[in-house]
Amino acid sequence: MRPVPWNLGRATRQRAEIMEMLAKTAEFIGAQEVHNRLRQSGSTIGLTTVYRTLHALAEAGEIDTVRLDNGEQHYRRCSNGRHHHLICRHCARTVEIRGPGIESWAQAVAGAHDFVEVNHTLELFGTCASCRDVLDAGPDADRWMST
Amino acid sequence: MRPVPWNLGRATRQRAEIMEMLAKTAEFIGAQEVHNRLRQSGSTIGLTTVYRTLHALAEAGEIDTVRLDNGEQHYRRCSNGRHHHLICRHCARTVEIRGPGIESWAQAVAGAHDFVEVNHTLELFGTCASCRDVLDAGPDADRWMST
DNA sequence: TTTACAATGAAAACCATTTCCAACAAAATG
DNA sequence: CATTTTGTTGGAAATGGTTTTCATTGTAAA
Repeated sequence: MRPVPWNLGRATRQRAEIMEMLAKTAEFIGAQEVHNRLRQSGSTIGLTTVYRTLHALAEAGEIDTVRLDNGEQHYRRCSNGRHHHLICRHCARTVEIRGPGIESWAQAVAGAHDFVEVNHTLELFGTCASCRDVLDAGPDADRWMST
Repeated sequence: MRPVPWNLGRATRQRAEIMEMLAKTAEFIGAQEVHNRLRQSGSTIGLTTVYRTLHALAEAGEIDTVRLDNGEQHYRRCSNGRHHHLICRHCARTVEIRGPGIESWAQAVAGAHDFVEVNHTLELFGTCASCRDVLDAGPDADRWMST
């Protein structure tokens, strides 16, 4: 079996499947949906394993995460380097963007208030062009996702 | 009864209690804790009402909200004007900070990708000075809150 | 191999939040 | 003031994403 490309323990079929799924998915995706898609592809992977693996990958910094308004955690493989996301709140279409120099600003602000181990979250949410078209088409057309 | 200072329907005892609680609480606080504190003060308010009211206040822009890593939604009365927060991930101590000109940048980035109705979230998380001291004191001392 | 122990997964537990709905009370009306 | 209207309340039950439990399985080292 091909070794898993991240040092997170043993190489298993399930982890390879999840990596492959992430590799071919451009948008943010939730654990439940990863599980569904793998099952439909014939996998017998368990939901628990999907949750565990995605959580571990995120913790290791291998994938990005965003928390949607409804509380769901979504994941996405990310390119290297600092970046943020512009996410369509309807279809979850995602554009990876480079932020302005937030890092140094965050460090400075935190330091000024005696905070250490600083993280920051910066995400943009909006309505993408195609979703706007659908929405304009008529009311009651927005049944995709909670806002 | 003193009228509720926000146009969100009828003025009730419960809403006044919640407003008062928020008025004297400087830190971010969750719905459950608002409920607990009010009950300990002798109130008979229901948990459902607390959830409903906080949600409505947030929707109306009367209070700020942050989503913690564990999924809990916390609330805090906010000053007017654009600002962000520096939040201790252990004790939830909060410093209100003014961000750099994120708004215009967000608008520009979103526009460039044909997104409309743009929101953004920008929050800093860290460990405050006093929590760092406690943590340094010894392991197993960090039982406050999930990270 | 054999062994040690990490990983898996079905089911159950968790837990913040929401929904249901009958009782209640604020505001409007007569 | 009495009455009606209708938004509000709150206990219980439901929801739903995520985590825990634990017996079983599979990986990789010895």
